[in-house]
Order: sequence, then C-alpha cells, then structure tokens
Amino acid sequence: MKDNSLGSSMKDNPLLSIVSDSLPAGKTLLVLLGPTAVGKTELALSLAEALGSPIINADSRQIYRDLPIGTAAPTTAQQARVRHYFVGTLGISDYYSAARYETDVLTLCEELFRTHDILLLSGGSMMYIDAVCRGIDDIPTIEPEVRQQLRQRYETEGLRPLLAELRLLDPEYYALADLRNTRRILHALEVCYQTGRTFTSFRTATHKQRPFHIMKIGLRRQRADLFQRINSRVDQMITDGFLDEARRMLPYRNENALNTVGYKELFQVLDGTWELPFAVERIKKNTRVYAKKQMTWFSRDPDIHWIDL
RNA sequence: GGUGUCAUAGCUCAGUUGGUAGAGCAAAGGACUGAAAAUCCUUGUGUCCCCGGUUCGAUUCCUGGUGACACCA
Repeated sequence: MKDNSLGSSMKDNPLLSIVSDSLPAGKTLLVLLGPTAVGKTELALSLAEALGSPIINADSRQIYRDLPIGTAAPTTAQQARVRHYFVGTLGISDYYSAARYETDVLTLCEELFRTHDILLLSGGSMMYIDAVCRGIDDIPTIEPEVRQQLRQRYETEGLRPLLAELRLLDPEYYALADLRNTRRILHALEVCYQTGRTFTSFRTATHKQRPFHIMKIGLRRQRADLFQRINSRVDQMITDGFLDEARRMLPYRNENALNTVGYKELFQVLDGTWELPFAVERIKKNTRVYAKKQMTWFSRDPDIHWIDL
C-alpha cells in the first residue's frame, strides 16, 4: 500500500503505527513538533531508530554548542543512538536565522533523500518549522552596521521619529504594522534602508513547494501534566549545573542566542539582583508562557496530526 | 479569659466621607515572514467573612457571631 516499508518494529509503538498508517508514498519529511517539555526528544529517538532516519533538529537554541543544559539538548548518549543535525553546531556569537535554517535544511534534505525515503525533523521552534515547510520570503540579511545604526537611533531618539520615517518609506506596511512592536518596526526600516525598496515589496507570503511530502505530527499533553513536566525539568536543569553553564556564558550575555528563557533569569542571579529560588520560579513561569505561545502558534496549522500523550 | 486590630479577585493589598469596587503579582486569550525560547497586544462579577439592625440604599455605620494576628492576664 505504501512505498515506504517500515518493518515489524512499527507495531511496537502506537506513535509508529499512527505514522505508518497515514504516511504518504514517496520521499517524506516527517515533522515531529509540540511544546517544550512535551517529550519530543525521546519519542523522536525511537521513531528515528524505527525509520532508520537521522534527526534533523528544529530548535533555535539547541543549535548553539554551549547551551546543552539550559536548552535540554539531546545528550551525547542520545546523539550516539541516532545521527543528529543542527545540535550544538554554532558558536554563541554566530548569527543565525529562520531563513538560514530553511536553506540549510533543504540542502541537507536533498542530500539525505538520496539514501532515505523518510527523514525525521523534530523540534519546537515554530518559525523554523514553518520556514522549512512553507518557506519564508526572500529578504536580504541585514548588514550589522545597518542594524546597529538603527538601534542606536532608537535608543537616542525613541520610536516616534522612526515611525514617521516608516510612514514615508513604506506606508503600506505602516498601515498594517503593530506600531508598538519596536523590533518589527526597526526591521522594516532596516530593509528599507539597506535595499532602497519597501519592506512590503518583499512580503509576498507565498507558500513554497517542496520536492518531497511533508507530514506533521503534533504532540500534546494535558496542560497540568505539561506544566508539571516543565517544573520538574527546570529543577533537574539546576541540579545538572545550569547555573555554571550560565556563568560561563555571562561574558556573552548580550548575544541574541542568550536572549533565552533560563539564561536571562540566571544572569540576574549572577548579578546578585535575584536569589536563585526566585529565579527558578521565574524560569518555570516563563517556560510555561513559552509553551503556551507554541501551542497558540501550532493550533493555527490545520496540517498537524495531533497525538495526545 | 480580657482588650485591640484585621477579615475585599487564586495571592498581597488599596478603596468606597453609605449609591454593590481596583492595582500589582499569578492566570487566561491572541498576533507573528530573515534576532522567533525573540518581540508585541488584549482580558479583572468578586456571596467586599456570616446573621441581624439603622437607612430610600450597607461592602462601607451599629449589635452579635466566626476566624486570624497582637498585647494584657
């Protein structure tokens, strides 16, 4: 019935049988997604082993080398079981983006599909997943000088004059933009300045076609259950040396990679402004907020097959 | 046992010179196109502890009760 034969090991695991029942014929990217702490990592491993696929990681922070504890990245032992891509490959100061991820994953997929029929992509970074599955618009990467200059102006002049400029340079985007979201306003201006074109002219919102099928599996849990898993995982991170990991990152605290739940709060402890137990509670709370944000994003996607754990 | 203070949103409390109430935190909902674990937006009806009294009207004043805290015995 299917081109992909999955072997008898599929029967052992309910997730695997669900996957095998609805797997399309032909080259297929299987996307395993869900909120943080739902249990993706372990399920991805057993799924990958059964499918004979490597794991393409879709986590925008696990990709950084120096953050294994605070991002709950796959461990060395787990990576020994299955080949992982995009785990711990970047230095803390390296620039990265959803668009680069799109390019990198597509290049990798082209190569891996020569020897695999099914590839597993697993993670919770919503925009990274969408970048791979649907693509994002072709907008040039902003030069550091342009970004720095606009940031400087924002800090000295405030948002108001920048809004006025955006209104002149790209009235169409101005009309629909969230005018209180500084980061988005700055980015639109960055694009205008660097390219001499309107930001709107780059925003085509076309869904790109991929040369393979995509099947999305979403993992869900009862909210109370998920929140409990988040809480105990944060406690475990602290036990495993999260504070020391954050201490090593302190010199790089302004890097975007460290604008991340957990590290932000522990920097407050290292500054002496917060007590550790207070910071731990904040980390738990902010992780819960993040998980809710992920669920909100995923709930808009009609292509996800949901599995309740 | 006596005296005093307090009892208001899940928590900490503010407030109504008597016209049924609002902040912070917690919580909930949403947006999202090259920094996304980022960034941004929205949301507060609750027996104002209980019974009675005064009053056109009580969460607000008064009697009593219950509970908490403090001090005195």
